[in-house]
Amino acid sequence: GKVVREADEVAYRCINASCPAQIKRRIIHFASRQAMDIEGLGEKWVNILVDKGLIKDFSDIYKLKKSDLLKLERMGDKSSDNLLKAIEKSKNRPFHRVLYALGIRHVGLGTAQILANAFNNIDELMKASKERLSAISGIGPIVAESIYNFFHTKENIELINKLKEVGINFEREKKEEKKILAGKTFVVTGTLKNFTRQQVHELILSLGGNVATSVSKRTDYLICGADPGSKLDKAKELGVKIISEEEFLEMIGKK
DNA sequence: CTACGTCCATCGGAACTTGT
DNA sequence: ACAAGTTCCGATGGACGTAG
Repeated sequence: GKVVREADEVAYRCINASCPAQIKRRIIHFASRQAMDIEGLGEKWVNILVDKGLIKDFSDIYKLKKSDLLKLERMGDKSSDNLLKAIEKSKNRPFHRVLYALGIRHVGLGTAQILANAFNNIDELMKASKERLSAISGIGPIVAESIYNFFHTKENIELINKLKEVGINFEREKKEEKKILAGKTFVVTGTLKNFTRQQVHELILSLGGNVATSVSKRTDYLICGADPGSKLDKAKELGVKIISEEEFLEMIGKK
């Protein structure tokens, strides 16, 4: 069916949580690159798998069998193997990506990162009060309420339990690397040679830096790859320091 | 008010299935 | 083995709403 835009939600959002269109949307988001990054599980396959009744919630993804997949049109030996491998790999994604994947309203990748830094595991997060949540820098009352409501809804609690059973990672990784980029804000544009965007973002975050998606006067560095877009122009205009991928690697001592 | 991030929309190019 | 037809990947830019 037609996808309803966010801006129209007040008038048109379907209130039935088990409406198939909503299930599909949630699963597509869950599997998407920035979230659990299950390669091969995009919009088309989600539609098919949900229509065939093979998937009803996130946890069903991890129960798919090769024999089920092979029955589907356009799903051959290679594709089904790739898909199952990709599903397996997604089980130990970093905590913040799992949080983002859950599809909590107002929790995008950035907010998920903040939450993952503030709590050691999902149980702590689930127990947090609205006040505790909104006290965290970067989280205001509206987002706090949304997070609180999500973790106090019966269906969501059951879903998280099922995800724990199939072996999804719900713990913060303990590694405390040297925060050599602390306080610095980066924006990445263009195509990089050695990394995907996602990898660079995670690298910066793990070194204590911040990642933004749009250039402003608070941006410290623009890492510029091949074929940059308008962000490069804006960085020049604002006098933001522009560095290449090589210069960035040198900066963090990886080269 | 200003800065910035967002369960987006959309596009070319890469990868895979299927019929010849 | 090859070409045609589909779907997915990786990225860009824009409109809107939230945080501070």
